[in-house]
Amino acid sequence: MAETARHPEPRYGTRPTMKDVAARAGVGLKTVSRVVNSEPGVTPDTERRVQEAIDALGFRRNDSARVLRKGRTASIGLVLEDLADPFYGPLSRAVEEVARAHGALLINGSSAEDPERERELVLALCARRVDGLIVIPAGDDHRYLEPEIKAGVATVFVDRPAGRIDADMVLSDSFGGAREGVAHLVEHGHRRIGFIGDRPRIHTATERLRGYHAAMTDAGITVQDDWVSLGTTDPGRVKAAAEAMLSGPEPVTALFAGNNRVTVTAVRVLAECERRVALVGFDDIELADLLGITVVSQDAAAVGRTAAEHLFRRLDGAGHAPARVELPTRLVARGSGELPPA
Amino acid sequence: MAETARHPEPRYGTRPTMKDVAARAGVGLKTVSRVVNSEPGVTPDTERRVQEAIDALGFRRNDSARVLRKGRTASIGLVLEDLADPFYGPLSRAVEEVARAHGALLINGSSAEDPERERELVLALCARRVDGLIVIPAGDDHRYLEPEIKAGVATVFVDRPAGRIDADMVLSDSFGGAREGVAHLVEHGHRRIGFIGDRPRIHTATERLRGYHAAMTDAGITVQDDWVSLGTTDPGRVKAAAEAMLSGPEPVTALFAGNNRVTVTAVRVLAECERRVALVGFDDIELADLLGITVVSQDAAAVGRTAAEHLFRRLDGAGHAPARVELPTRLVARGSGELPPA
DNA sequence: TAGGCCCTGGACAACGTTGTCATGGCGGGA
DNA sequence: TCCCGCCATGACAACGTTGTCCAGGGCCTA
Repeated sequence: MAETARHPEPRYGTRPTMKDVAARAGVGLKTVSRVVNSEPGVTPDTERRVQEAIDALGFRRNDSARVLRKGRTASIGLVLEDLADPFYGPLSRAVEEVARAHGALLINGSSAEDPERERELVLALCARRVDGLIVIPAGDDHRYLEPEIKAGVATVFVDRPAGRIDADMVLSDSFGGAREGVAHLVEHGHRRIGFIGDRPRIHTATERLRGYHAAMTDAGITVQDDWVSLGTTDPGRVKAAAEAMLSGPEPVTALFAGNNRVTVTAVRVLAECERRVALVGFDDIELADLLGITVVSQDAAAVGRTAAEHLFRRLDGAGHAPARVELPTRLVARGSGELPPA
Repeated sequence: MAETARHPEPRYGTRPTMKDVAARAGVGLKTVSRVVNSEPGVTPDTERRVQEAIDALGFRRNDSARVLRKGRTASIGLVLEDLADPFYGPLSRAVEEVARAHGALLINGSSAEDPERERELVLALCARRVDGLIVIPAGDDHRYLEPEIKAGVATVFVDRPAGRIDADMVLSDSFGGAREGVAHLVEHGHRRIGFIGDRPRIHTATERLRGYHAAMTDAGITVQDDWVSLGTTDPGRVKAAAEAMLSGPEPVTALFAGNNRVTVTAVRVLAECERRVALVGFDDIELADLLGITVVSQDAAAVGRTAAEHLFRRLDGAGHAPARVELPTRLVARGSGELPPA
């Protein structure tokens, strides 16, 4: 700090400003601003002189200052669970594409499923004054966002509903999808069907479990406690859960996997199992067609696109009441879900 | 402002500033700044009053103004090809993780392999005054970045070298990896080996092709023109190319796939082929272990991490000469690459 | 008790841009 | 020829924050 004061000459890292351009071009500051922003009221000759000065100095407008003056940043924030998860890549890309169409940049961050980290990220984005936020909630209490939303930050929650706050949401039909997937197994003759899902704190996890229960009830099957496993999706736990369900005197004959990570591990476990066990997974997976894995597919890109379009509609205009959109899922039969009970 | 005085609650779309907080807490503006930034020199009592005002008003510091004053944005930009590509997800996440450790946010954008779009994105990021840039080049001329780098924007190029400019780079050993992969096929008795890669404009594509040629030459094999196909990686073209190589009087007995997208399509084509054709792919793929696909694997997360660490080292300090880092690849044998010639 | 020091707090300028408004020159219509 | 009005241009304030510097009060010391 004192260092900086004593050495006022860190030329390296200093960028030319409009003032510098103006001086070099021999015009006023505002004229440079006009040229940079393609505003009318500049003669071609003046414009040329200014443009030359810009090129010569390598001037680039400082958007921070611009934002300060104009109030909008032309950027939106996306907070998701993990960018490395193959479900979120396409979702993020879809959001980016919509943002681009609206001239906005995308800042994104991974919450790692940690509510505190989600909060930190979201607030950091608000401090940057993003115009809008798309959040895949990790926590279940988003009241901390109330002042932000009131202040005009458009916010859309995705994949899971917001906690204790009224806001736009774009969800997939987790309940219906799981119900359909489990019913599919029932149709193929299964009655002892296992469910392996994510932690119950996660909304989609409980919705899918609810769908499982509904389908079982529809079929008149009483679910046994040891057919259901909820918890982290790390391979170790999922493997243990699957193996437990597949052993014992009355093993399950089919598995329903609650998300893509669970499905992957389940496939690995089943590959080493001599019995032929049926499997339906929630979320599609690359190469699942080649492996013949039947899935309940949700279109990640469509979810992202829908959310982003919602966001910009809200940014552009009317302050209609918060809406809740639910996108359908699609059962894709590829073999693993059509195996008969062993 | 007089308005604000009459309505203690902030109006929709207007955010409270430090001035508002100061007024409400009955202190000076700078005192609020001190509290917000945890600077010393504020009595506990004053701090409490300020904090109360902050909470009551829902104040959030405006980082745009802060940036304007301080010069650093604590954000870095990542320009890659396509966030939806499973190779870039983990890379991006790794970059984010390093950025987070340095208190920086990540802005990323997809160039869609379009040089002009890459340029637009990069310059937009520079206008936002990101502290640093990580770029996976789409174009082959990056002289447009010269003024930016001179002005102090730390820049690291990843996966492919920068064009006509001297800068830091983090690459994978495409040449060596491809050479090793093709040699692996040779070792298993193949002589007629096909190569399907990306457009020659892309550096990694030509490097991998070079590795292929080197391995063939090492083995004393003369490559026939129709064994090599370079072009877009869309499934249609790759499928056609693979089918062409697999038909005719002297079909290839093995394929080397130039990247993950090509590998995926190749696997699909080979699955419908009655002959058993060997396959080695560049880049690992989820579930490749279950499908028994032999690959030359590059660690996307390691690439991202290395690049980001490089970036922050440069940001933090010494202006050493631009470095070029090359990360090794690893051959993972899983079956498809060990098939004998049919 | 006086002098000096430290500690808290605030006034003010500056960061780089844009919006507002004033100015001066020039052309056209009367 | 004169005046009006339009157009190009620039001076200036403001956006919200932080750095600098100064003021005033309390306390310690001589």
